[in-house]
Amino acid sequence: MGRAPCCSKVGLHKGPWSTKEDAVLINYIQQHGEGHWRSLPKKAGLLRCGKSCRLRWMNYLRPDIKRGNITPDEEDLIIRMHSLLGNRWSLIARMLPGRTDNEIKNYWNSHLSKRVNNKSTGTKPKPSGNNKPARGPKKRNNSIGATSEVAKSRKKQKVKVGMIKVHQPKAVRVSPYSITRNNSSDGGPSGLSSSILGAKGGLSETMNYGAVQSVLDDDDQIYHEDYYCDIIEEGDRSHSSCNLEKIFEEYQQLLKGDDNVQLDSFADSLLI
DNA sequence: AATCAAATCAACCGCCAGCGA
DNA sequence: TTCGCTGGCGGTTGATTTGAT
Repeated sequence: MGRAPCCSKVGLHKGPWSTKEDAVLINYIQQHGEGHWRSLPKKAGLLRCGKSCRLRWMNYLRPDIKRGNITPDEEDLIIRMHSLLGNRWSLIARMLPGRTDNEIKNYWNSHLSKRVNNKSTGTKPKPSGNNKPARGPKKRNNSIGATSEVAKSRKKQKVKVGMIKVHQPKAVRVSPYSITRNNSSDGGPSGLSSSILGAKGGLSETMNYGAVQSVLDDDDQIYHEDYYCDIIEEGDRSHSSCNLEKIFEEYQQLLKGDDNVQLDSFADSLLI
């Protein structure tokens, strides 16, 4: 028996979201909270797959999404976290409030993977990303299916280059939130919505993400307490009581140093 | 000005773990 | 214990923009 599709795709819109659809989705979530993605499109009157709605909300419409260029600090954190965790974008994204896993993944693939690869091979990195003036926000044509023939023909000629695949062990799912799915009374099963919807959060304030709390230390270093629980539980259940402070201290020290060997061994200790 | 390659990033796809029945 | 549903995740695609020629 094949896997059931996430939703019936017949008659559903695909492709870029229109502003109208965005407005409908935002309006619905503001009223009812996140969650129940499968039934959401029907209830909200959207001709979209639930998954698509979730993705649009998570990656674009959430009020706490931080727009704009990745800062050098964020970039550094991404690189370090990637060296620790590999392609576990959702974990890395949790270290960067306002950034989405998709955004970080894209940024890694388009900027950092090449740069890191060039570093490791000794190739001189091409100027990119923050070395160049940022392209302004791209205006996407929101008309569904607006594919020019020119673009199509270009696509055929396009040869993928420079997409370095990073092979990491398949990410093991972690449970960032100790929640149950029927915990929807305050805004959805993820337990995120009320706090996220209310979050005006910049880095300077404490942001509550349900069970995950992001706080800043004196160095403006962001960390999530629950994140460490995840890693520890995943890597070594004997630590599941979350000796957080000790682990975090150790981690902070490692972050402040540039000793990749140390980082690697630290990563091993977490992941094995 | 036209064309092409490269870069960017929103969106899709399929897999999988967790949960409840 | 099993099974189906659901949400979440990482990989990938493809439309669009930008910069070089």
